[in-house]
Amino acid sequence: MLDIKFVRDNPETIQQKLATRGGEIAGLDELLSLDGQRREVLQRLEKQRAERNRASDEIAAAKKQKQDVPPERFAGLKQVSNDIKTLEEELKKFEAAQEALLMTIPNLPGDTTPVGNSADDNPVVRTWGEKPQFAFEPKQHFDIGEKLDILDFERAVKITGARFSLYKGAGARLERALINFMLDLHTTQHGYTEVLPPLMVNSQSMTGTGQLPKFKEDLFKVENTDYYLIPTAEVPVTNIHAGEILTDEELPVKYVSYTPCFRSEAGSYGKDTRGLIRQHQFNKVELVKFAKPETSYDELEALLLNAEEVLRRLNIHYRVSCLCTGDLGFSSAKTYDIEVWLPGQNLYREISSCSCFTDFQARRAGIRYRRSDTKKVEFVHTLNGSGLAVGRTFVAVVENYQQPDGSIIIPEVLQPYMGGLKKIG
RNA sequence: GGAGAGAUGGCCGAGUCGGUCGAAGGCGCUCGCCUGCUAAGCGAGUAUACGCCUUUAAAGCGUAUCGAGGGUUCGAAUCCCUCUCUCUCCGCCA
Repeated sequence: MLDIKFVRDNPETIQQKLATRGGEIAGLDELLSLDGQRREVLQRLEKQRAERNRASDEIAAAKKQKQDVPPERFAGLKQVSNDIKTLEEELKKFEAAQEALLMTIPNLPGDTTPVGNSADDNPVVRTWGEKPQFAFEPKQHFDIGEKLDILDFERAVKITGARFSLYKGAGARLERALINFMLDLHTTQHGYTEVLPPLMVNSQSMTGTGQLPKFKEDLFKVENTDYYLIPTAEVPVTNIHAGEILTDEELPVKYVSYTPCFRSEAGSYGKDTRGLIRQHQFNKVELVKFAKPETSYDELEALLLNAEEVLRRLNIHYRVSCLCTGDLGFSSAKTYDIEVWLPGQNLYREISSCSCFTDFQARRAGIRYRRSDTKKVEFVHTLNGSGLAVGRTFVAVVENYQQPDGSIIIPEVLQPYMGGLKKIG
């Protein structure tokens, strides 16, 4: 959510910045007009309230001295009270309308975010490693996995439906090994605190991080409750500090969290129908940071490197691109995508998305901190990134480490997590 | 699921028959004083948001907030209703 005061004072800056995101930037004029009307009503209301408070104090003082209050005094105040009630209702309408509109306006792109129209304009900022050479035609992960009987998609469909998967044997263990490897790396080497949050959250938390109200159709809702299945650990973990005032000594706060994630994938019918790439349920290790505004973009660079380290240690080739303004997510000011090389698909696929949300989520969720120098309370900046999407990492390991005989070599760093196993198949 | 108790400031905790209650008291914290040092002691301060004023900020003025929403009343932390959450006991359960 943008700061209404900033919008009020800098309408042309907002207009310009939002325009770089492309598409419609509806409602800015309406927003300003609502804001004006709201403040006008508010002033009238507060004047009446002040009047009532003054009179109330007089009456109290008189009663204390056992003096009588003339009845006509009350009659006039009754009218003031009625006016207050009317004005309160009016104010509430304007506030609700303004809030609703403000909730649908995306974050402003950061100053260093490249300007562009679509994913085609995303610059690649670096590449790590090299594409592995195969003396044979590399297969896709689902073919390898089914042949080795470590993935069973048919039975997953029977149990639940499309876009679910069943890992078996060494496959299940490999997924678990990846989770543990990532958690251990980020907690022991990168200073993150591990958290294991609820997998269902209420609508307030969903609103805090920006999934609601605009992206309801992407979520699974639990029937007859106010609860939603989380689409990413970002939601519960960012909301850990919702409504709190932190101290600046404790910043940056860094959490790492493994959770399953649930996404309806509405609108992606027919895309990635085979394999683990696009699932309704998938595992992810998520990195979340709360930072001071002046360090947040540096913290983004650090977080990105923390995520990259997973692939470096697995020795898998990848590249990093920076999302341009036209491709940027709703809540984000700046986002890097890590794209891993999948030889079976002969493509780079997104395996992590690392974003700085500036104060956009913090304002919605009410996450603040007190500066020790000025004693002032300010909104923190929130950041997060996958570190990494586990299912897609599984795909990357399987496709990059596949052998001519259909077996898979287990990357060295994972072997301790696999009970010393060096190869599947 | 059944029965009961409760929700007040960073924390603990008081609020009498509704009336200067943003809220006593304590702890914590900050600043100052005092003291060889430390501790103790003494003094002062210590919420957030919004609006107005203002070039900005500060100051100032005003308004709101005692779980949430609604009601009664000139006036509600205090009375009434609804909801949410927490705790205790019983049942069930991993």
